[in-house]
Amino acid sequence: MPTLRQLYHRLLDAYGPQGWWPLLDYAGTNPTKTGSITGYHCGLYDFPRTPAQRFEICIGAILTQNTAWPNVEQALRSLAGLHALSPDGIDGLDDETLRQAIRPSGYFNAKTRKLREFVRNYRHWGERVPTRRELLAVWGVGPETADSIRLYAYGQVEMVIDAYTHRILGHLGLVDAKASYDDLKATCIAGLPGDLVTYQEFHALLVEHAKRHYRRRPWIDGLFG
DNA sequence: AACCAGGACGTGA
DNA sequence: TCACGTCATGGT
Repeated sequence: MPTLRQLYHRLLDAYGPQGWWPLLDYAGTNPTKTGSITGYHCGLYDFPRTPAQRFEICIGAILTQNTAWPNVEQALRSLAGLHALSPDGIDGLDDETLRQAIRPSGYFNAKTRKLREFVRNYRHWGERVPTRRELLAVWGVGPETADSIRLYAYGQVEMVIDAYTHRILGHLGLVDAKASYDDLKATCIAGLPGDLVTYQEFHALLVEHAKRHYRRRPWIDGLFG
């Protein structure tokens, strides 16, 4: 059974720096990893560089709830096309327009409300970094979304856990199968260096690894598929 | 053509 | 607490 540190370095060796969070446009920068979007800022950890990028990460974190990223990207591009990838821009859209814009990302009724609720609070926070508690108090923001926003939009050292983390660490025997979100978070914090780069890369690397090898039934597919 | 995706909320044990 | 149903589109 590998340690978390070993797992992290194996993933880093295998896939290289991931440069999360993915943004629609890196105009003026040099993305080194190409994907369905412009690219990832691999090896650069001073993102977001603008308030617009910060807001885009927040919106992406909400839209990607239980949703494949290409779908989210379509919704983000749709919003950008309406000049609505900003608090004022979203407020300027009526519900029906907003709903249609984010339609490709699924759950569009719930997500329309989630975006409205988030924007209101985002305004209220102003320049201040929201606490985890403040984020969790927003309707539609749960543990993973709150931690993603803090880690990637605000550059806070906040461990992010997701379904892939559950699956991979559970499969490796590093956590119990019925471990809670907070259980996993505590385990990961205890087993890894507590710096921003490690936190940002660890989660991104797990997602990359899971996309390649940990679909929902990897061993079933492997044995019987 | 089922099956799944970078969850969160509401409800009833 | 906790297990379970619900929400919805697009890719494979």
